[in-house]
Amino acid sequence: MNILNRKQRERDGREQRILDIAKDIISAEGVAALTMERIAATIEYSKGTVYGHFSCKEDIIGGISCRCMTRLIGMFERAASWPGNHRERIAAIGLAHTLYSLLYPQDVQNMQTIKSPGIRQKISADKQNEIMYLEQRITSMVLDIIRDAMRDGDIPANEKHVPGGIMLGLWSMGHGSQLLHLTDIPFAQLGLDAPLEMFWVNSHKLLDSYNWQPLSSALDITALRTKILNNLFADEIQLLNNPLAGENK
Amino acid sequence: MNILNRKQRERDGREQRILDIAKDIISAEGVAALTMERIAATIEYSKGTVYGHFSCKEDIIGGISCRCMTRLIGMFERAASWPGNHRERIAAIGLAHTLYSLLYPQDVQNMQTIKSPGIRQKISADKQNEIMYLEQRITSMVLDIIRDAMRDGDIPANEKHVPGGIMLGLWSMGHGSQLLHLTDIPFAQLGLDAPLEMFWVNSHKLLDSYNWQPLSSALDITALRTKILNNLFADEIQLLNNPLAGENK
DNA sequence: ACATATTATGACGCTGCGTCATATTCTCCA
DNA sequence: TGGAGAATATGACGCAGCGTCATAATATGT
Repeated sequence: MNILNRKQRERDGREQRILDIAKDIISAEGVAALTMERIAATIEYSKGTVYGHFSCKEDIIGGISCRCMTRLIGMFERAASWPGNHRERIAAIGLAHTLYSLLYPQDVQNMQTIKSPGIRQKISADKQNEIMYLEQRITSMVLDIIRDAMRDGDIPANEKHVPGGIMLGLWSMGHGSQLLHLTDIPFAQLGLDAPLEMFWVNSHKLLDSYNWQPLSSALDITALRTKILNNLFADEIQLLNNPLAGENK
Repeated sequence: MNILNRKQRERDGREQRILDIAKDIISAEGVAALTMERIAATIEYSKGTVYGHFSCKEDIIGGISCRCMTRLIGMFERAASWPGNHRERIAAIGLAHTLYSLLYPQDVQNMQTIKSPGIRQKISADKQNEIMYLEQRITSMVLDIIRDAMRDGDIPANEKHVPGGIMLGLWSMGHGSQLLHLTDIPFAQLGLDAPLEMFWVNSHKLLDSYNWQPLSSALDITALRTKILNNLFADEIQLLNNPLAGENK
C-alpha cells in the first residue's frame, strides 16, 4: 500500500515532468516543434512510456491546459476575494484574466487550440471531463459575483439579461481581446489602442449599461486598476516587468 | 499575349479548384483530413503540380481565408449601405458578422487558425500581404461609419476612446462570441443564452455606453434586427433555414 | 520537324505517429 | 536468497504524409 502510493507518486511526478517539458518546447519553438519523440528523448524515457501517460499530442496539450486553467482559477479566486464592492470584484476578475493572458500568452493559445473540434475529441475522456469541470468552476465563480450584486441591489432588479448577458458580454469581450492581442495585426498602425487596454475600458462601459452600481462615472477606474494590481497581483506585475523570471514566453 | 492570358486563366482556374476541393474536405472531415496527396488525387493532378500553386497546407488555408474575407467584405458592404442612421448601419455590420459565422462556421475557424503565429509565418508573403490588406479594408469600413457618426454628432464630441474604443469593443466582442459559439461549451446547461444571441444585445449596450444616438431605449432593436435581416440578408436567412443548399457545414 | 522552353510527374528521403512483441525490472513469498 | 509472476519499459516496425527534384511529357515558335 505504501509501495502503491510511492509508485503512484512516481507516475504523477513523471506526468508532470512530461507536461513541463512539453510546455517548454511549445514556449520556445511553438506547437509545431512538439513531437512525442522529442519529449521522450528529453525526459529520457522511451516513446512507449510517454504513450503510457498520454494517448497523443493533443492529450498532452489538454493536460497543459488543465494546469493552466487551475492556475487561472487561482488568480480568479484571489480576485473574487477583493474586499471591495461587487463591481470592483468583477473588475478584479477581468484584470486577472488580462494579466494571465499577458503572462502566459502561449497558454491562452493552447486553451484556444483544445477548444476547436477535431482536437478536443482526441483528448481522453477523463481530461475532457476535467476541462469541462474547470470551465464550469470559472463560469460559476463569475456568475456568483453577478448574483451577489443582484441580491444586494447593485444591479436593478428589473434589468434584463442578468446574470447571463453580463457573463457572456464580459467573457466574449475578454476572450476576443486576448485572441486579438495574440494576433500580429498592427493595431497601432491602424490607429487603434491595444485590445487588452481597451478591454478594461469597454468592460466598464458594458457594466455601466447594465446599471451596475457604482457606475464608472462615480468611480476612478484608473485608480481602481492600479489599486487592484498593487494589492492583489504584485507578484504578477513583478514577473511581467522581469520576463526573465517567467517560465513562459 | 493571348496565349499568356489563357494560360494565366487556366492557372487561376486550377488554383480556385484546389481551394474548392480543400474547402470541401475541411467542411466534411475537418482540417486534419486535409492532405496534399488527397487534394492532388481529387483534382487529378500530381502532388508536384499542387505544390506549384501552394507551398504547403497552411498556404491553402490562407488562400481559403482570403476568399472568405472577400465574401465577408461583400456582406459588410451591403450592411454599410443600409439606408438608416449610422447606428443602424453599424448594427447591420454586426448582424452581417454574426450571420456570416452562422453560415460558414468552418471559415471562421480557418480564419482563426491562420491568425496563430507559427501558422501565419508558413503562408507565402504574397498571401500574408493580401490578408493584411483585407483586414485593413474591414477595419477601415467600420471606422468610417464610426467617424461618420462622430461628424454628424451622433456620438458626443467629448466622448473618450472614439473611434478606436468602439471599434475594438465591437470587434473583440464579436470575435469572442463567434469563437465561443464554435466551442462545445454547453451554454444552455450553464444557464446561459447563446453567445451570438447575446452579442446583439451587448453590442447595443456598449454603443449606448458611448452615447451613440439614438440610444437603444429609443430604438426597438428587436424590430430593427428583423427589418435589417429581411431587407439586406434575405438570401442568407434562406440559406440558414435550408442548410442543404449551403456549401459549408 | 525540330530545338527549346514550359509544365507535370511521382519516386524518394525523411520525419513523426502509434503499436506491440520482447526485454527489463520490480514484488513478494517460500 | 532465489525465483515465479506481475508490472513496467523499450524501440523496431508499419504506416501516412510532407516537400523535393531529376526526369518525362507537352507546348511554343521558327
